[in-house]
Amino acid sequence: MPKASPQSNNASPTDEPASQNEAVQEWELSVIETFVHAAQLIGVPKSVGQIYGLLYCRENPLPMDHIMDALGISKGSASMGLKTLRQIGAVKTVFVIGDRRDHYSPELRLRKLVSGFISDQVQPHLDSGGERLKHMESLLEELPGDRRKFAEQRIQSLGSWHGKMTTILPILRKLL
Amino acid sequence: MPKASPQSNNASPTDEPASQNEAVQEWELSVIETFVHAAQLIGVPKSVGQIYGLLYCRENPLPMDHIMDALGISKGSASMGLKTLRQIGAVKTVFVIGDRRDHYSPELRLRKLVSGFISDQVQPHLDSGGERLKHMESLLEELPGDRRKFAEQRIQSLGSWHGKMTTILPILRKLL
DNA sequence: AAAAAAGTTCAAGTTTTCTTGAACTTTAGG
DNA sequence: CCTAAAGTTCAAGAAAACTTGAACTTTTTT
Repeated sequence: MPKASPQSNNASPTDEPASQNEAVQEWELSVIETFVHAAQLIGVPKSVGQIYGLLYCRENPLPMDHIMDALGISKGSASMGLKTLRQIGAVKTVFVIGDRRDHYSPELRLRKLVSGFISDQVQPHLDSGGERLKHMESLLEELPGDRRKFAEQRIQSLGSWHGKMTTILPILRKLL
Repeated sequence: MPKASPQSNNASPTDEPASQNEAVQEWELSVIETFVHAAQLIGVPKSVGQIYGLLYCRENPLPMDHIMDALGISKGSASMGLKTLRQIGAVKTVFVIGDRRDHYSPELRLRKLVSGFISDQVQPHLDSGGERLKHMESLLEELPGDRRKFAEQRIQSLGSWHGKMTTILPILRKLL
């Protein structure tokens, strides 16, 4: 049992509170838990949800070592989690004078979060789907006439789904 | 190597085509692959995507054993995959006269698919999130005054996200 | 009723994904 | 420059998720 996990401990104020004394409060635990659930829903690692959740609860930007200590996660996890969060635009780096460490603050605008997630995780799938559609159409040429009509219908229907998703995403980005 | 998987074989027409001779054609492979990707995006098992993809390509409802043979998956996987698909309303059971087996046909309307997925996989998360929000509000009472104001702000913001998602989902269900 | 077909369930095995820790790179100060 | 702090990377280990296969339940046929 190397370190108490914020998910499982009871947040008593004197629980070996990590190097910088960044004990996690009970309401924060609850927020973090919420983001861990959300992370699982959208298919990103738990640690990413934890990190974002922690930052969301803090008024000031935190450096990576505070995050590691508060959540009891490794340097590697923290680094990769922050990388993911930066990639989707869910955190930004803040420079603090007189401190070499990068500090991180969360993006608080839902629209930005959704937008970043869509560009990074959804759009690529839609694009590769478009490629596959073209490929399918080329394969249709070689089909016997009777089965071909049916296959054409289905692939056309797939195409219309693709189109709908393509129009919906930009709307979603603005709607939130 | 028990059976050739539709994902990895080259679909040559005489590849040990399964008991009922339900060889999977090349365009079908491509469609199935598309649904497997989609499945991964929305966080359901690969086999679920495979099964739906196969049904999507066939004009007539298929019984479970055809599905197993065509995809080279086990009875257990097929049964559980179909269960999931029924649950989200992505397939329906069709009774064929003179055949004891259940046959399955795919739901083809995007709106129904999205709607079923949302009710089954997203709504529960939103609901439990609502619960956690209430819990957080109760925890706030016990906070020292200075930190409390900030915590209240954040939790209120979380609440507004929750509200936005709650209003967006029904819109999405209709928009597609 | 017995037997067989269809379908479900679940423990065990497999595969995939996430986390860790140590080595490595980079940057800042002395 | 040299040293140390900060951060990244990645191979190996741990954990989670999926699949399998066999036992079990239900339903139908003889």
